[in-house]
Formats: sequence, C-alpha cells, structure tokens
Amino acid sequence: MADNSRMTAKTGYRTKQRERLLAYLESLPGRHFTVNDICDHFRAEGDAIGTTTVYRQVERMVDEGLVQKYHIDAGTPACFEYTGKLSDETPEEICFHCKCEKCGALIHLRCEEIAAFRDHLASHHHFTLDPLRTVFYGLCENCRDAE
Amino acid sequence: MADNSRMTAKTGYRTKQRERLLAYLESLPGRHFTVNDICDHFRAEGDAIGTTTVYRQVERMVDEGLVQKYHIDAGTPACFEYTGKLSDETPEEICFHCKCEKCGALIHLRCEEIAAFRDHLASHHHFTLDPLRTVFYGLCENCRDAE
DNA sequence: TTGCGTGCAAAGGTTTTGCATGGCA
DNA sequence: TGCCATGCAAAACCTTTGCACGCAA
Repeated sequence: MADNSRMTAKTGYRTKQRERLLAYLESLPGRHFTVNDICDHFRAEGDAIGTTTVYRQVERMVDEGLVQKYHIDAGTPACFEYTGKLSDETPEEICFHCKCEKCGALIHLRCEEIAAFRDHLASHHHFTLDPLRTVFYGLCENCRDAE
Repeated sequence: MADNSRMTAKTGYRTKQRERLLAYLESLPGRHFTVNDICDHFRAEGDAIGTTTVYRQVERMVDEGLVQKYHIDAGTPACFEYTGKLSDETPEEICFHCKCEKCGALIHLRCEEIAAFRDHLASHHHFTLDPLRTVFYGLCENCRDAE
C-alpha cells in the first residue's frame, strides 16, 4: 500500500467507452446503478456498451476510488455509485444505506449521529465499521404506518 | 398483514427434513452456514436433503424469525445463522452483530449507544431499524491492527 | 508497433421454478 | 382424503473468463 498521490503505476487508456461511462455516472452523483441499469441507458441511447466492458470499467473505477460498490442483498446485482475521489481522511462524506425489508426502498443517510455512532464503535468496542458494506435493514415510514 | 401473535395462518408441516435441519442448526447457535455447508453435512451423514428443500426450509425459518440471513459478498453464497425466536417487544435482550470482514469473527453487542442510534433513526429519519436482520460489517481489533 | 481495451460467446456458480411423486394431517 | 413438501431437472440470474479483433499511445 502507501502509494500516495502518484497514480503513475497504472493509469490505463482513455477509451471512448470509459469516457462515456464516466460522464454518465458523474452526471448523476449519489444515485445507484446496477450494471444492467448502465447497459440499458447506453442501449437506449442507441450506442451500446458491452456488458463485460461495463463490469471491467466499473471495477477499475472502484479500484481508483471514483466509484463505490455496495452489496445490498444476496442474489441481487451489485450497486455502484459515483462519489468522486474521496480522501481517506474524510469518511464523513460517505453515506450509509437503509433498506426497507418490505417495499425494498433504499434510503441514503448522511448525518452526524451515524458518524458519532461509528466513532463509538471504534473507541468503545474496537470495531471499525465499514459503511460501504453495512446496510441497515428495517422498515421505512410508509411500510411502518401500513402495519 | 397485521396478523398479530396468532401464527395460525401458516404453520407448515413438520416433516422429517425440517426437523433434522432445525435440530442441526439449533445445535450450533451463532455459527453461520451456507446452503452448501448444510447439504454437505447431511450428505456426509448418509441421508441427504435436497438442495431445493434446504433453500426453501431455510427461507421459511428466516420468515419465522428462527434464522438470520446475511451475505458477505456478491458472488458468494448467502449465510444463515440460528438465533432462535426473539420477541419484538424486548429490545433490551436483542443484541446487534458485528462481523469482521477479514477473519469472520462475529461479535455480539448490546449497549445504550446502539439503542440511542436506533431511536435517532426512528425519530429523525423515520426508519425503524431491525436489529435481527442488520449486521454491522467492518474490522475487528486484531485485523485492524494487522493492517 | 505494442499492448491494452472491447465485446461476443461461453463458462462458472448461486438461487429459483416446474412438475411428478411422496408424506403429513 | 386433500394439500403441502420434496427433489430432480432445468431455467434464470449475475458475474467472470477466453479469445480474436480494434483502437490508444
């Protein structure tokens, strides 16, 4: 590890597909996409990008820190979200996810209490919470009221 | 929905496969299994249970609240853990789970900050957190130090 | 020119579904 | 008896890999 700001190691080519993909994800920050969502978008545009390419490029962007990958549930496709390059020192910018067990709604959360809870876990229970992997399950407002 | 304490609606049959499955999971509480693990166990015993049946029974147990389901990574099989029937009305008895992504350690937590965080989610974000389904992923003390 | 990127096809693995049979109540 | 549960086979599904061709540097 410990390779700092230099990313000379492996920059990769700037292909047309990568540029289009990046521009699309960048245009909708904070929104979640599956690989299928992305492929559908470009197919609808009339200039499709191969599924394999999307998988490989998105994986590369995750490695580069431009895109976050979330595993919401087994059996469902992985979700990707453009966040831009985040510093390791500003984890507060990362948002957590709440998933409704009933209607399946996915809610983004970014508040101080969560960060505080994370700090509590670290300081009192020596557990480093991973916001990218952790999903809070429960009931959203509508589904709770409907019960 | 709104079927309260009566579970007369759908109790299901008590088949031999279900009893054996339940007895096995019950005998190793807190340990997690994949469907394949379970099938291998019974195949080794010489009296196999069909994969489809295991999937269906385990899913039913999750619905009944006897078993908890979570997944570590996309592309890997889902994990199941026997927890027994927990009451919805006794949150003090409910503990949260932290799972180390590296060594797989499962840590049980029960502290006031978590309850406070849960209240915050409910009052400020209108989200009712389900402690039985939610697993916090991250790094345990040892694995974090080893990084 | 060199070598990575692309995309089709096919494989890999997990989970679900169709359907005939068998067992519980 | 009626109906659910079982389990085999096959499908559906997400993701990865092999390989020939094309494009960036």
